[in-house]
Amino acid sequence: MITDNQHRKSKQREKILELLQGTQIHPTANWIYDQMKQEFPNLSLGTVYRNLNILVEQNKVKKIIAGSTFDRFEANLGEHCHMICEKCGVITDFEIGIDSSLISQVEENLECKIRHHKFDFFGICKKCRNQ
Amino acid sequence: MITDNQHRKSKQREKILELLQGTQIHPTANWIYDQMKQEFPNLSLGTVYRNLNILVEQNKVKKIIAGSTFDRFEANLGEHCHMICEKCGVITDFEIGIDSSLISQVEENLECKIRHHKFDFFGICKKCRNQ
DNA sequence: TCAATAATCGGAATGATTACTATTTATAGA
DNA sequence: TCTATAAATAGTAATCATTCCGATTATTGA
Repeated sequence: MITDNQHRKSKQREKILELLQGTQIHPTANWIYDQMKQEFPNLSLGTVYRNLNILVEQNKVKKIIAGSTFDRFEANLGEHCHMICEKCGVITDFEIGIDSSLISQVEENLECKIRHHKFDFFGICKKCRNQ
Repeated sequence: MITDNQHRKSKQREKILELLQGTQIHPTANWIYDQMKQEFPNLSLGTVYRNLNILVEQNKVKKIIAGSTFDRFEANLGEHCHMICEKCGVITDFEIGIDSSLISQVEENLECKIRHHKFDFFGICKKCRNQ
């Protein structure tokens, strides 16, 4: 049984997706690697990266680029924004009412086709404020 | 005469700022390096990076992180969004009416302090569409 | 079960950025 | 203007996330 027409089943990839679906912390490749080491003692970091890219390609996971030197990933596929704490680095999801006419407004102005968008907020999170 | 309390004047840094202020292409460090090579034959790429970081620190330049493996920079300090073409990589600036109540809405919901935000749109630019 | 070939591991390569050090240059004060 | 101080530079080495590669292992359709 093949999961899709492109890729065979892989225990490692399944575990990566499962880990991403079970956390809110928007992990790095290295965090995933550390979590998996016990179950897959011979795991290679390259395997984590390759499978993350496959999952992104399959639209099961999204890559977050948030000003760090490294990428982070999430399995939350719903429309949402990120608030990135500039002190502790924590990323918090939240939903926001984006006016859908905004997209067509941009498309008309620039005569382009918008496929997706990203709204990020940077600041100091609740926890860091209270310190 | 010192330009600010932190840094002495440097011909290289002045030229970097001048280049950024004179272009719309949101250059990379390497592009700046190439442009400067004739005027500064012994220029070091490290000098470009160090000065770009100083200019960002001085709020004269902004760093753009737009999904590439490398950073890009701009001297357009006004509030604006970016439309990044997923085919050719061109970044186009445009102004958009961001409801200012949006920020306070986020701050209230998450009990955080927002310092800045970034709204990016990804798609296919006018030029690439017509090909 | 078996052949085909995708996925893995381990390590080497890549590429953007930063760090280090000797030398050069800008600046403040005499 | 001259000089001492320390910042800025050039050149190169180091760093670090990510990708690539070749040999081995695992998954799949027949």
